Amino acid sequence: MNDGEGATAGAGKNSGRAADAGGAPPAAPARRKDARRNKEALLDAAAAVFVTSGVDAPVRDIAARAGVGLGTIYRHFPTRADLIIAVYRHQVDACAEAGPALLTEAATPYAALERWIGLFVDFLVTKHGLAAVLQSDTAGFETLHAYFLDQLVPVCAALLRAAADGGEILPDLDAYTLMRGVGNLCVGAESDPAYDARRLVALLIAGLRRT
Amino acid sequence: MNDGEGATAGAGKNSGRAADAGGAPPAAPARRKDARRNKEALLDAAAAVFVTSGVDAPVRDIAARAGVGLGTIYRHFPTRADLIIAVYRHQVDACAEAGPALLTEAATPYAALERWIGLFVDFLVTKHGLAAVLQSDTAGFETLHAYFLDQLVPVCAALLRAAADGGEILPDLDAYTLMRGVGNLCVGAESDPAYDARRLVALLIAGLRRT
DNA sequence: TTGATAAACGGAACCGTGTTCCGTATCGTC
DNA sequence: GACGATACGGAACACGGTTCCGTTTATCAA
Repeated sequence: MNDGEGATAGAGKNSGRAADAGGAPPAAPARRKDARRNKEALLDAAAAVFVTSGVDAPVRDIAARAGVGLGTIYRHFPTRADLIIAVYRHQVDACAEAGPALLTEAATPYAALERWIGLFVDFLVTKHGLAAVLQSDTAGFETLHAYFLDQLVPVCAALLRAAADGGEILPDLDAYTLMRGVGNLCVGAESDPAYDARRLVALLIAGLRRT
Repeated sequence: MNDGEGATAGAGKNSGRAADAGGAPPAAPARRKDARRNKEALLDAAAAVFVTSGVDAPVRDIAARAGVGLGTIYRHFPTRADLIIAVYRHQVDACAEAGPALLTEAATPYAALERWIGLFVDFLVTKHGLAAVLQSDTAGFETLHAYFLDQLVPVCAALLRAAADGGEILPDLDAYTLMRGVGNLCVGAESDPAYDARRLVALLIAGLRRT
């Protein structure tokens, strides 16, 4: 995943920095080996701890599992949201990429929407507490919120538009509201067997259908 | 601990609400005047603070606003959930009572269900953070969760059953799941103007409709 | 190889919150 | 007025997030 920090993953490790050809303005940081190793260890530890204790496990637990100090975790991931994003980034990206694919595969845009929402729900309900923390307006989680939204809302919007253009659904629901709603419906789904979030999401999508 | 007045702890199962008005229980604790005054002050203060800072405002803020110490607030309301319940009890009860009334007033059971859900949503979205805390599985909030559920799920179940018996809706959604879902959809509704929880709830209910 | 230097590290310390505990103040009664 | 029960206030503790800084270590130039 992103070892190159931030936007530009470029310039890798090997040293050809003499000429800086191609000019990446934010000069590659050339990070130390131990820093990279620790970041990797933290990602692994966080993923493991998230599974067992949920995404809001104590920071100290993650640091301990990774065998690093607290300073180190905060240096690599200034907020917990950054850590969560880093852990789940590829899954979110995969979900985003599945949207256009489904649109060409599925029988109709509505079917594509249904299946795509299904993917999103599957992702959320298997991550202890992720849905809850996604909606939390606690300071520091705007980043997480924003990342999910940036990645997924455009995809959802495209699916909605396609289905609306085909006359399959009501045209006036914005993707943002839908994504938040689906996310909200998933809160607590993993910890309460009596609560059937998938069913509700299905009903919600069914409610979209043009009658 | 709890006298006949604003009974707090426990999800008191005896639902007969009109009964406790006249029939004083034999063993009236005979609480001190200052205790009653402080409890009242705390309820007022809590209601005020909840409006401005949300239902998860710091306990100290509420105590300060009421002009009492921390010990006092914990003596009267062992958990925050007890305090929240005490503050909103009347509104929750009113909502519960509205169910049967709507069933007789409204044109059809489905219309009654729609309007009753509307009442519930109105209640939730006007209480900063209440929906969120309702779903929170943080220790100590089971009481709150349980109180809402005990009061509202039976009412909701009756409405669902009536609508299903009339053939208006699909018959196989349990009231618990629906209540949780609606509650979930309301999370964050009051703090994000771009998120239209009412719309989603309406879609959800629409999705219930037998096609 | 070695020394200098910046990068990175670890964890103690700090802060805000919930919760408990206990010495003190107050109420209600005799 | 005295006395016991009741209630009070807030210091102290627990816990988790976050910051800060003295120490360690990787890297590079000499």
